[in-house]
Amino acid sequence: MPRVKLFNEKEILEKAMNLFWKKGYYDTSIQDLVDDLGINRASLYDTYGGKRELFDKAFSYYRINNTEGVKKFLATGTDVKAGFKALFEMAIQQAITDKERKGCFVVNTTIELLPNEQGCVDTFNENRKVFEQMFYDYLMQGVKRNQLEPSKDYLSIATLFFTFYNGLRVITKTDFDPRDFSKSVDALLSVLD
Amino acid sequence: MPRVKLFNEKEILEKAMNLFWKKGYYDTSIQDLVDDLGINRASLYDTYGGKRELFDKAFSYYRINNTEGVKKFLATGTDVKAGFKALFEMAIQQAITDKERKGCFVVNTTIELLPNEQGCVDTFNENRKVFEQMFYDYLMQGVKRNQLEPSKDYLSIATLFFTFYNGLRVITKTDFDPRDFSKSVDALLSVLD
DNA sequence: TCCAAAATGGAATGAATGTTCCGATATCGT
DNA sequence: ACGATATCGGAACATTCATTCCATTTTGGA
Repeated sequence: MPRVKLFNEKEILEKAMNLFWKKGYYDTSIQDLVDDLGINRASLYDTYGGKRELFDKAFSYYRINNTEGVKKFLATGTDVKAGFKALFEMAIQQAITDKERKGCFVVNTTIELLPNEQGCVDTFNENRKVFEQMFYDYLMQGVKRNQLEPSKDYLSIATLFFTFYNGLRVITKTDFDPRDFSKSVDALLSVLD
Repeated sequence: MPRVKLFNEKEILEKAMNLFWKKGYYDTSIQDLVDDLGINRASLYDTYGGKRELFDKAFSYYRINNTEGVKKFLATGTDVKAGFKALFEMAIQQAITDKERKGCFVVNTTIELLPNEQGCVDTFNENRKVFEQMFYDYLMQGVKRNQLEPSKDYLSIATLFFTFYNGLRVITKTDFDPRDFSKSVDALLSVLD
């Protein structure tokens, strides 16, 4: 049997994810990756295929974690409105905590690769669908529990929340006052009253 | 006296704007620009300075037009709620009309250049400030005209609307059903009721 | 008409890009 | 202990990148 890999494949993938997340696809060079990941050029190509393949793997890895994270987050709360409040506050808090202000990898990639790379448009459509469905399901739980009045158009509210969420991820890359956005979240959540 | 320029400087700047807008900064090469603008390499450097300088000029040009466009748009309407409805609908309609799905140049650039190019963060902050102020002024007009109730936190609503606007500009780069977003706009505007 | 000056076309530059290749090294099962 | 084999380090590759340079062309005023 041959020599064993000297690095943890998933650990390095996570590093690659963070670098692509921070710098984007085009502005990240193989040299940047070699320097940052601490593995050899050849190992990178042997293990992950190439720049684009590595990016795709890193992006998938992010999407899975991100989706699961939000899903679990919504599953914990009991009050639906408080749940959304917490979700949006988390996004704000994340932006402050992350010194690199990377934002959301999905949003970043949507902007960077579309419209020129139509090959990945399906991924983004699916991502949106999954999130809107999560939001909708969560809202309907609120209706079932009599926390929300049943007569509203919750599909549209799910779309609204997801759109707002995306906007948050853009603006929190700039300098911003978290209190302003906390209050705008409150204003948004008043659609549930 | 020397030979006169054979091209219209502003006309070419507009072409450069559209290319950078579509492809972003990093993925647009000087070669792409030379091919697309139809002018000589040397003329490009003589007239605009270089890639980054040309980008900055193109970006400024966009920002001026964009800001003025929205300002004029809001100035035309009489009913405030209808004005915002029309503004958001315009963004949706623009996304459908634009076969290239370029989105918003400011949003695209925010995502692409931050956080790595902190030198331009001031521009984005100012852009947000200008837009939120426009939205706020417009909302206050509605209060003055008794179209909106005076007790709401309209600063936060201005932030909310701008955030949603940014989100729209992200999501409309993917495939989307305009009717879904029209309805989500309606849901959003219910915060004014 | 002729000259100074700006614009032009295209070659040239050097650095950076993604990718491949190869000799050396290290490891596991026998 | 040994050999098969995957990893590793680093050179090598062709291509593309932004930028510069220069000889040529074109122009307006003297």
